[in-house]
Amino acid sequence: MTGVTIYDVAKVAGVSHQTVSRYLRGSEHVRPETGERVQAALDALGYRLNSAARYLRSGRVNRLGVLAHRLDLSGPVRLLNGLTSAARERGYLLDIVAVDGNDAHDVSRALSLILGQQVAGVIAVAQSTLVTQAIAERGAELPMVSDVTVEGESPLNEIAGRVAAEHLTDLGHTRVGYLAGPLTWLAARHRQDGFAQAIAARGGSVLWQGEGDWSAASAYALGTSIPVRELGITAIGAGNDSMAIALIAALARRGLRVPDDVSVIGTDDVAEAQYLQPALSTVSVDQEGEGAHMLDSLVARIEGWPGAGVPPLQPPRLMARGSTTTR
Amino acid sequence: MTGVTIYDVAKVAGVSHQTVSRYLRGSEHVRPETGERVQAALDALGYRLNSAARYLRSGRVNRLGVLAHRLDLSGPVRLLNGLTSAARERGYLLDIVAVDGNDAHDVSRALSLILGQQVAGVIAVAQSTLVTQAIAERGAELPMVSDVTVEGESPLNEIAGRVAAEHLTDLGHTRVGYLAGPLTWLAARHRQDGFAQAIAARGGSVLWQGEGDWSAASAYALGTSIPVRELGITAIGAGNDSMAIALIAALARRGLRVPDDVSVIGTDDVAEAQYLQPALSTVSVDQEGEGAHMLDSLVARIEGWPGAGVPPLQPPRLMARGSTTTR
DNA sequence: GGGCCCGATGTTATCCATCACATTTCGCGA
DNA sequence: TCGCGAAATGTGATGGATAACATCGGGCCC
Repeated sequence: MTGVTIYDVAKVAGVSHQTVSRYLRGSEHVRPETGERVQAALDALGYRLNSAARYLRSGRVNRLGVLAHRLDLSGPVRLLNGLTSAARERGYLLDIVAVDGNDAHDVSRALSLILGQQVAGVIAVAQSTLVTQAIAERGAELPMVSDVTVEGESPLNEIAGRVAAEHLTDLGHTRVGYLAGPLTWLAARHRQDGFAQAIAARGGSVLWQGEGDWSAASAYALGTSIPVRELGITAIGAGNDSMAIALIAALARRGLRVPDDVSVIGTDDVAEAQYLQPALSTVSVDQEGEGAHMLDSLVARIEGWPGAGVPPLQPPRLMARGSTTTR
Repeated sequence: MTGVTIYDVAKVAGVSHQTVSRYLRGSEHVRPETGERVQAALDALGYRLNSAARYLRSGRVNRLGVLAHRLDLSGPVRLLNGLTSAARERGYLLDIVAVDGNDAHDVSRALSLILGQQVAGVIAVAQSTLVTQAIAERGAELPMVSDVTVEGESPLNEIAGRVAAEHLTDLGHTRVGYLAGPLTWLAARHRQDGFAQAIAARGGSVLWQGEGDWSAASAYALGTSIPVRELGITAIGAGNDSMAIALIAALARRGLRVPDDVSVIGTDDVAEAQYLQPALSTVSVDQEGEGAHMLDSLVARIEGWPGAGVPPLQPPRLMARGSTTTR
């Protein structure tokens, strides 16, 4: 509360407050030399816009609400990172609220908290179905986005699953396993579905499936009990890189070498993947880009422009490294 | 803009708008049965508080600005994660703005953006000195925090560096190297200083020092040229785990085995550290706790309570694993 | 030179919740 | 039953910006 208002500025500049307001909004109807005087007064007084007052009258805001779940995971974090950069470029601020995506009541409260804050739209970083549902239910109140589906194509994550699977079949693996993320997450389901479909389409079979919680710890626990030898499994896919890393550790603990005995492929392509031992084969998913895309499409909806101008998403790409090899 | 105001609610409940306002603020001076009628009207109309109007009149906000830099790194992200959880508990929202911490002008603009948004305080997640400086310069305008220093003690990160160093000397290493993060970051400098001081205090010497940018890629590049054999270095510390991981890979590439030829210890204790091969020895740093602590102390300052009630920070703890061994 | 028109600028009302103060209601003792 | 003080409730003004409308001043045309 510096307390400097447009009236103070107006007095110093020798104009009316309305002229100051017009200048601030970049209106055409201000003579250049008048603008200069206003700007000088603005600087001299250290004026700062009171966006609350602006909103109260005009209903315009440059704030977007974000429901964030599990910011301890690389996926949501990378998405968020993409969101913040894109938001900055478009002149928006993000209002972040942490939610427990497994608690419908908490999601609803968080949403209320955001909606009481005058935001122009809402984005869900936590793409668990609970959050998606909550958004869908109250989506009428404000523009909201919760997932990206490239027009007419499969979801990005489905493609990522497929790319991983095809890499394995290309290497000759037909008896495979898959360690998915929590299936309450859209991303986990899509990746799993894409993987399973591609394996089936190429005549292989997914002989084992597990459901982790994205964490390395969960993958390690599950990894110790995968019936690799019993079922003759030669390759395993994982829903994200953290799980792939711990999976490899769990297999190693059991005397199963990667990739000699079992190939393992992750998903995400975290920055460290190529420096691991063995270097982790994985599918890079452009989550920063996805975040930028979500933000752009939301802003497009808010500001009423077509929305086709958003940059194309980088498709999932195979990063073949040391943790996978021919059968 | 649902458009429901307290006047609408008041009409339905058969009271004055002021009574509704009092009820919303939890005032004592409302009879229970009146309160019920108001609540019923609130629900019936789907009223939502207009925080802009509230701010305009009362000057109160429950929003905090956050300057976020490098959200692609685990450190800042974990801090942010701690901030969001703590903020939620205290009833605050975080207004996040991405900044380029290497560009003073950009930091200043971001700060202006935040300050134009009616926030109760500002937190810098990007602890590069540029950001710290910008905050210090304009800190008079609003409560701001940019770093945590435990009263009367060394900074947490200095302790972390010391813990890593002492682990190495305990194992008999006296000729060591250190790969620091970018020294424009307080955290990087503290960790490096703590490490160097502890090594010196125990009669060892830091024969090589490098400065990475926190990224695995930078560490790999530097790792290929460390004169390990020439200088007789037997152990190397790294400013964070990402760099430690890539450092191990770079050494392996040169035929130097970890830990047999060289011990390597990281800092942070990322979730995957224990599942790597070799499992990464590191120093766990409670960055979530640090975030919670920063938020608490800021909120304490804002709300005017003593601030001593904040939970104690978990001190850095040695996680001795497979990447370090006796000389 | 007069009238018209348009761009630049000024004036007043308004957005919605809170503050400060005014008024009514209630409970209880005399 | 009345009066009093405290609690409950109501009334009007206010915060800082924008919207809508009014006015002023020139340039241009005839």
